[in-house]
Amino acid sequence: MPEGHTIHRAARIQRGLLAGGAVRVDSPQGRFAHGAALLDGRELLAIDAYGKHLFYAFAGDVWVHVHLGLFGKFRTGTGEPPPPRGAVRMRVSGERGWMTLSGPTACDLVDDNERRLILDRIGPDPLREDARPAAAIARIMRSAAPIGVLLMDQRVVAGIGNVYRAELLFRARISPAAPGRSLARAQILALWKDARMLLRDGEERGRIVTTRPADRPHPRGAVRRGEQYYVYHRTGQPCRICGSTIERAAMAARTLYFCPVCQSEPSRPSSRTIAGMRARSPKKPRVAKGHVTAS
DNA sequence: GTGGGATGGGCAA
DNA sequence: TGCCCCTCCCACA
Repeated sequence: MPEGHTIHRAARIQRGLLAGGAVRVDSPQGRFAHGAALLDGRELLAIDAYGKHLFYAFAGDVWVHVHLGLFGKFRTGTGEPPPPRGAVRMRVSGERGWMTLSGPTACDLVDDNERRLILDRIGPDPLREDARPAAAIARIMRSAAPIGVLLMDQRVVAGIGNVYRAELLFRARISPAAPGRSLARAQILALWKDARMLLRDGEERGRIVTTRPADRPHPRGAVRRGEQYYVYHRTGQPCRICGSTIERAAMAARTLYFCPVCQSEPSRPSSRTIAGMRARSPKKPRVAKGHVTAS
């Protein structure tokens, strides 16, 4: 499930298994054979995540840049690696454990310059302690593009994907079609803080959960399947807050999910955001208009 | 068994 | 905007 939380979690786990010693590197599938041959036996110094990008720093100023894309997947374990399952692009094993990578969009050797170019392309990452949201907030406040597009744009904010986009906007009761510049600074800052909190939670759990316990049918114990989201993948089901039917639409070439009532307006923050939203009479959803098309 | 969709993104047009 | 990449998994037969 490659959104930012997946990548940071992978970095943390693999750091524990592999960083700080010489490693064996190979490419059972063969498509990274050249890079693997160059790196095999070198020391793996560090593993760092930025948004959805991962960098493996090897001795000798060489990095491996990995981006999982939609299909990419890591497997990890302690001890000796098992026989590869499926097409394994890169396999790294060390004294303590191993990891395999399959189906990535990117798995490339890069030098320091190329690494910097990649990092310069992406916006601040809410999961990084050194992240500074000011530029992202300013950019959103200047933009006529819908906030549902801006949140997915990795140049604006790095690490948010289609699940977090939908869930963040629902939690903030903001219409995905609201232009960035229609939002108040405080609203955008609140989105950033909520993103950081949800991403951290996802990084720790290894799973995205955005519903508050009180909004789940079973508030206690483990979060059950089907209760972890407010709107994502819930087309046709009742909104957990107001009971309206969740809708889907296409935005930024991806499927967007939203509640047409709770998220009916761009809306400045007000008491209705916190309290009276259930009392409001259902309005016509003001989405669409060129950017969102009902489906 | 099989086909479609999926948490992304780069690229051509 | 739409296509491609390229892998896994689930719903459906």
